[in-house]
Amino acid sequence: MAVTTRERVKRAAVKLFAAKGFHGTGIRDLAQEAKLSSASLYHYMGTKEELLAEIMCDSLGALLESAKQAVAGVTDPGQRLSRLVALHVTTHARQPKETRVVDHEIGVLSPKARRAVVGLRDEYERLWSDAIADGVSEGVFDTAEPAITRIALLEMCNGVARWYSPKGTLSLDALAGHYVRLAMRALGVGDDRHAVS
Amino acid sequence: MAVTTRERVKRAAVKLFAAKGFHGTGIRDLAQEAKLSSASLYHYMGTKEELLAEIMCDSLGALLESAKQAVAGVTDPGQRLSRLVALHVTTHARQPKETRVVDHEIGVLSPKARRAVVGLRDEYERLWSDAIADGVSEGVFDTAEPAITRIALLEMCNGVARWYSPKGTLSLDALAGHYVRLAMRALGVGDDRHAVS
DNA sequence: AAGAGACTATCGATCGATCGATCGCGTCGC
DNA sequence: GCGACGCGATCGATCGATCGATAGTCTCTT
Repeated sequence: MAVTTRERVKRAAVKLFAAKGFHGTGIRDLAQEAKLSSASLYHYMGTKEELLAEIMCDSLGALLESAKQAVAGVTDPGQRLSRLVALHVTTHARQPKETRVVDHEIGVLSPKARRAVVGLRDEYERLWSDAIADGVSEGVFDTAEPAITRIALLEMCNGVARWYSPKGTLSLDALAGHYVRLAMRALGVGDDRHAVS
Repeated sequence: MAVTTRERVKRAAVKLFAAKGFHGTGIRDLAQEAKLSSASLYHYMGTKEELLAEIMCDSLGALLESAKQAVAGVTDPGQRLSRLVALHVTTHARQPKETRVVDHEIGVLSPKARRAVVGLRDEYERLWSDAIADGVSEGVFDTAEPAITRIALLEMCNGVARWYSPKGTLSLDALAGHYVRLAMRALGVGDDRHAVS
């Protein structure tokens, strides 16, 4: 038994929240998926909403940490944004359920929990903003509306979680590479010198 | 009284489904928003799910018709896709609630209703596919993966519904123009000659 | 003109089902 | 015997949906 019961509960929640939504998932569904009674469930979680908040913070926090590592010490803005795009795409392709829950159920949270999640998301998006702003001021990127371009690119990459299947013909690396190319082009960078290295 | 009661019910549903989700919205919430008792509600709708399906078909059907008109007789693929992007963006900015419901609650529908909605969506996306395929075969567009590029662009444009506010400084036309430019660049088209005319 | 019948719109009351959450009790290992 | 772990039973609340009743309006009949 490599997984703790608590982990089993979280995975069950991620699966069901992603498939049926938070309000569409009952405590009893959760219990069945986690192979527990609905009463035992409460030994491993607070309320249903607290469980949702934990899942969101876990997922977003992990993405944020990975992103910080990916850009740490990288000075070239093009390279920095390329890494952010590649990481974002591969993460969304590998963990579509987690990211769907994060993107989809923020409105369910109480104001307090929402602030925590939104704070993490803002910190993550700041990495994108900085890379884009640096690229613009260095003359590498060309965009009239950096803020809108950032959101557009983020949304573009978010979509991966809604359709990507590992059974397709495209490898994760090829997928990420394609999105990096799309993003760089959108920022006015030519088709050379933006491979992730 | 310019609006029928039935229209009032639909608008209430769009507002609440977009804000709290289908499962997060109760019949009594709906009744209150529509200024009716929950019993009277059922004189203007079938089940709650049928109401959702109607809203989705209405919204998607209108978008599909507008899109068909926008590209009718337009032969240049770049121009065709530009018009599709502009229409998509302005529609999502003008009717964020409707599009949020469509994008967000498809999984709630029964298989039969879902087929109808997905059919409309596929027909709409076909317009994009055709424009992109034509552009590639004519050498106007440059993309290694047309299908992925199409999805990426669609998701990018969908995002508008999640953040655009008419109170911002950007006009609808400027917004649409920016997205058209992003899309054209992503397809390898230079910054000239892709204004919507 | 008067009334019968049909139809529309609206409601309070209520149905059985399910919701999230809790209680008390058993069963282990330490 | 004391926590951690587990479950059946059950709590009050709310869910989606339906019932029968009450007006109001229109049409048809006499």
